[in-house]
Formats: sequence, C-alpha cells, structure tokens
Amino acid sequence: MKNKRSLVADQSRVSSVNFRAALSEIAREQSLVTQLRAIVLPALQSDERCDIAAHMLEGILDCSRKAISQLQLQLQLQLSSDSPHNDDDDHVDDERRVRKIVSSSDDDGCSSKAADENQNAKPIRQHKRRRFGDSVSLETPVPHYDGHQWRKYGQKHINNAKHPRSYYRCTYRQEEKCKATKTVQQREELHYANSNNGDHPIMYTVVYYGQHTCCKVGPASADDHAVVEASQISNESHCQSPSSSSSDLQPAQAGDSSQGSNITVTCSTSVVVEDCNKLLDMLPAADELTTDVLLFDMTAYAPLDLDINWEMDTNALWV
DNA sequence: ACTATTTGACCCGA
DNA sequence: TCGGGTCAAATAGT
Repeated sequence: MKNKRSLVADQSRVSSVNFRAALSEIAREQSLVTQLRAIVLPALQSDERCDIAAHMLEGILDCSRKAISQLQLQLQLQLSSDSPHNDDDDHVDDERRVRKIVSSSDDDGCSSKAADENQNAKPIRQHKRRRFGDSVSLETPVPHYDGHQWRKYGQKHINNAKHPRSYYRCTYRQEEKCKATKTVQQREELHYANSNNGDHPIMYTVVYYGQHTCCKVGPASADDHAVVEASQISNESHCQSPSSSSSDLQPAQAGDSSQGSNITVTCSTSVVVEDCNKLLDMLPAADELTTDVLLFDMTAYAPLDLDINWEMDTNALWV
C-alpha cells in the first residue's frame, strides 16, 4: 500500500501532465490564431472591419497568454510545493541586504568624519540580483513584439558571446511598480529551415524575469501607438542595419538595442510554439522547473512582421 | 526641456 | 576573483 507521500507525488505527476496537455492545446491555439491573423489582417487592410478583427484576434491571443501564464503559475506552485526547500528567496535576499547595510555602517570605527563622508558620499547601491527561477526564455526574430513597453537600462558584453546582452525593464516600473525585466541577446549565426532564400533571420534570445504588474499592454491602451522601424523587421534591412551580424558592433548599435529603443510600443505578443512537444519537453525539466522555452514559428510571423506596409497599417489601427 | 539610451562604475553571487 | 546584473551620470534625440 502506498504511503501518503507517494500518493501525493502521484497526484502531482498527474496534474502536471494535465497542465502540460492544456498548455499544449493553448499553444496550438495561439499558433493557429497568429497564422490566421497573418492571413486575415493584410486582406482587410482597406476594410474598416480590420480594426475590429485586429482587436478580436488580439483578444483571443491575450486570453491564451493569460491562460498560459495561469497554468504555468499553477505548475510552478505545484512543483515548488513539492520541493523541500520552498524558501522565500525575496525575504532571504532582503535580510542579506539589511545585514549588509548594517555591517557597512557599523564597521567604521571612526565616526564623525566617516559619518560626514557618508553624508557626502553617494548612497550605497543595493543591487538585488534576479532569481533565475522566474525566468521565461524564448527565441524570436522580433524580440520587442511582446506587448509591453520596455526601457533599456544596460548593456553588457557577455563572455564567449559574440553579441552583447541588453537589459530592459518595464517602462512603468516607477509609476506602477512593475518589476518585469528582460534581457535580449542576439544569437550566434544559425541557419533555419524556414528561412527564405537562405537569407535567415537574425534570431534573438529573450529572457523575461518577473511578472508584469502594470496593465499597459500594447494595443489595449488608447494612447499607445506602434512605431516599428523597418530595419527591425525586414530581412533585407537586417543586412543593411548596423545591428546585423557584425561582430565588432559599437555598443550603441549592438544587437537589437538601438533598434529596440525605437519601438514605442510593440505589437502584442504572439507566443507561437513551433512544436508543442518542444514546449512540453522544456516545461518540467528536472533542473529548470520554472523555465520554459517557447519557439517562435517563423512562418506565422512572416506575413505579419516582415511586411513593412503591415506595420504602417497597425500604426494607424491603434491610434 | 524632457525623455530615452549609452556606458563606465558599482555591487553581489558563484 | 570574475562574470554578469544594475545604477546613474553623461549624452543623444525630439
């Protein structure tokens, strides 16, 4: 007879499988809707219903996104509740910070002079390092098409990486205390089967950290508008763009960063999974339980994101 | 003038 | 000590 613990473990596995199945279906739905959008919207360009159709399709994708994030959250909660160390890392982190601050202010044996200096000195910067457990990574040719506004706050050259990594945080970090951040890094040259004429798109690895607590999402907000530089999205422009495959990029032009900064608002995200099984394979991976990798379907993107005219139309749409 | 980006310095975990 | 994430002053763009 099974003991209580193993029963719980069994139940956990079963619902984990259910979550994966649900995620699979939603991912498939997203893929289909995105492809449908790519067909329908260009066809309705001069039609007044285009606006409505765009919003409806966006609504569907938004529902899927929320469903996915809910499922992922549940899955994470379940998996973390199974794991023996379920510490509140934030709390631990904060404690460390407090200790650090206290010790740094205590250890100056000499006093008033030091105190004066402290007053004049720059405030102690406390960097709270992110936790990788919260990350979601994906690969995409359009790293800024995620429905949120981001502000770049840093760029670093990463060891053994050809391209620098750019760091973004939510534009509404201050107003809405949104703690979402992401990093964008151009991938090494890779050849993709889907590419046309052998002119493969530049792919970026985007890693998201934290949840958006702001509610300013792409097309949903009235004063948002989409401005997407052609060089960001067209294959030809990739060749002309300074951000192309050059290995000695100027920092200001490196990777996507300067391009990305020109995107006032990205189109709402399309989390398209090329192969649902890949997503599922990544989901409860033993050592990275909370990290998902979503692979973007280039064929679904192509008509939508690589078409400059379409970008202009979306601009008009969301004003 | 205001906002966004760049970039060197700082900080912290491994 | 090193690598990488963040800060914040300087700079660029509008």
